[in-house]
Amino acid sequence: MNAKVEKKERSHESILDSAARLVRERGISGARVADVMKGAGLTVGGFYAHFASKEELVDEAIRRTGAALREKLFSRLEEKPAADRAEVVLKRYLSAGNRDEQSMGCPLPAIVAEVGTTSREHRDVIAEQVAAFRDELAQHLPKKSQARMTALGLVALMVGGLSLARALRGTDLSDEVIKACRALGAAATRT
Amino acid sequence: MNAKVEKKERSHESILDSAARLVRERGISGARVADVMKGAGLTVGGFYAHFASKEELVDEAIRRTGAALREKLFSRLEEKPAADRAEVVLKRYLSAGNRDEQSMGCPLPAIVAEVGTTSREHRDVIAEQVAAFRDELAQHLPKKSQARMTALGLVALMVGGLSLARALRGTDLSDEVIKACRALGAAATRT
DNA sequence: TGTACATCAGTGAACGCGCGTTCACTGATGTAC
DNA sequence: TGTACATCAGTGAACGCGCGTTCACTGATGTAC
Repeated sequence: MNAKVEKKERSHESILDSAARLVRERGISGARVADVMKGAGLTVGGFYAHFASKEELVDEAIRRTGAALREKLFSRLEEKPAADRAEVVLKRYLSAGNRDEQSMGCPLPAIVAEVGTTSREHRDVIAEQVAAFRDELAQHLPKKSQARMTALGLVALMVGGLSLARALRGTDLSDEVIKACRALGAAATRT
Repeated sequence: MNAKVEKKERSHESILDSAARLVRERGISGARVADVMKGAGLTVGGFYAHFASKEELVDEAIRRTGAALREKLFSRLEEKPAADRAEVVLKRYLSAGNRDEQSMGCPLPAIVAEVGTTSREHRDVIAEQVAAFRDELAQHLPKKSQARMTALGLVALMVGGLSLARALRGTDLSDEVIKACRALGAAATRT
């Protein structure tokens, strides 16, 4: 059974990768099962041999995406002075790249609205991801009693800034939003 | 023709009111034409006598909602000391009420994601609304060259905070997000 | 004033399309003996 | 080693449902004379 099992595992990974890409590009409802399978080089009918439902797929894809993104955002920080690290993360997140390469960037802007309105199922995965982001960021803020609170505010600022920058892509306001959020956030990392 | 015309105008208003409510509650794609008409006490078939398309309806509904919301957010500010006014707006926006009474609150969290991904048509209306919000808020910040930039950052913070608070409604994190964004924003209104 | 006709807001069913999910089937891989 | 059978990942068509939009029709309101 070995070759068969390995092949299935490879398919499973491809489906998750494809889903992670599409959820970020088009949101939850925009990531159609048929398109996800097509992106994985498969056809729609095989999907339910891998996941019990679209909901399960999306939860798993969000978890993976979040972890991978944090790894990138917080990488090589030891090269920077400790006092600058939070700001470095902020600038990495609030960047034209994260705005434009939507399929490689943060999934939160694409999904929080849906979770706030119609897809309540995914709430707890979002909570996990936000909390993990906050905690990792808090470690790079001045050690104070409210470091985690400041970090949570920064997460909201980043998600809000990126959401607006993406919605306004192509207008002057889009770049201005990124700049404004960087400035506002940078001040908060130092107090 | 008077009674007839008046009746039609009343229906038109009802449809817009209903749409404004539903778009905020369920987002653009969640605000079904049939439901909008039902909310206005009418049936779906009559819709196209009032609007050329769902897109036109949504644009118009967003415009109205934004204007009405700003009026509420910036009302009676003359009762407060000038230095506190921006913070008052921040607290009015980042509140449990605006989070929970979604159908009466700010539409941006419910729609920016869709506009960033699948409903690009509405981009310019969003830009209008964001710019208007920024400009009105900037008037209540310390007069400095970057007052408008700070105001834009605060708008992103508010939208991000409300988006997350709504997505996480029912978890402890939801209240914490509101608190954290208020604190982060308040600091920025004074510098 | 009354009567015949015109208008048009609103109805309700239908159309075409796209979605998540199901299912009978295929064919390559693995197992039993 | 070879042969007959079992398994199961993946296919492709179909199902049921919901959506935006269209359209023939209704009936209350308005106009002409």
